[in-house]
Amino acid sequence: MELLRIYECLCDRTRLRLLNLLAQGPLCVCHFQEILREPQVKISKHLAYLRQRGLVKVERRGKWMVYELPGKPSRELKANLACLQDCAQEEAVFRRDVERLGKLDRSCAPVGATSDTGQRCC
Amino acid sequence: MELLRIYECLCDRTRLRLLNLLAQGPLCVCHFQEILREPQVKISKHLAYLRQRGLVKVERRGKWMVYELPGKPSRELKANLACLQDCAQEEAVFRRDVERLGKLDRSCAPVGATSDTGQRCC
DNA sequence: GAAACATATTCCTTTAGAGGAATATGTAGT
DNA sequence: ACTACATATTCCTCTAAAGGAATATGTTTC
Repeated sequence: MELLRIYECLCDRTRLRLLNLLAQGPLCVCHFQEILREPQVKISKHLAYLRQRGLVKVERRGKWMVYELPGKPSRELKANLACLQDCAQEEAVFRRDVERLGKLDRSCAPVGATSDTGQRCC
Repeated sequence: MELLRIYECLCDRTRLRLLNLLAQGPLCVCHFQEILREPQVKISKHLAYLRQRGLVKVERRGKWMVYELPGKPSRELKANLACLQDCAQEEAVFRRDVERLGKLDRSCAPVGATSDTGQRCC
């Protein structure tokens, strides 16, 4: 993978937040929405951008699309993701996102349903 | 320094080449031109871009402007520059630039003058 | 001080991409 | 089949920034 392509993916705040979260493990779009508190179209488009450039993979699980980092990233990608994770610690936005991720119950229940009726999606 | 600002600087090929060269030491614009073989305005503008965002410093030396990396870069910048230097090794453009840098006699002589009449600028 | 040189800046055109509203697609449940 | 849900895609508008020609600025040399 070309180095420039990687940096192009990293030069937007929303994408940095998405990647920072994905470093913790696979996640579906509805959870990204919940954590970032950004409109669905915005999240969906940035994920598409990352997908087209090979920074993330998707897998459908029922109604949900679960995104994750590639299994065997190139040397460049691995290095940069590690660097990002290291640096992101220093900024509040990223720390808060990870905190919210921790509090999430990780089920994709319909709104209003009790949490044990929801199916796990990721 | 904000992480996003760093990545914004890294998402252009010309700027990556400039930074990769600066990792080897200070350099003046005329040498960048010689190595990158890109028009003066292009190089000058990208250096201005980097300067405005604090990724490089400038110092005038006679007619020449000598650019260099900041003396004490932030943690984020240091990490990313190290990462860049590591990754750049894998791509031909960057290796070639460094090669050309090595062959340079590092004097800023007027065209046509013998090399020992030229003054050192960086 | 005029000319040559090194570099920066201004002005322009063009393009990538960000953001959002509306709509389309695919899936599950009834 | 109809509905609700999760996500993607298609429009659109707007802005940052890339690239280059021409010009301006600052420096040295004669």
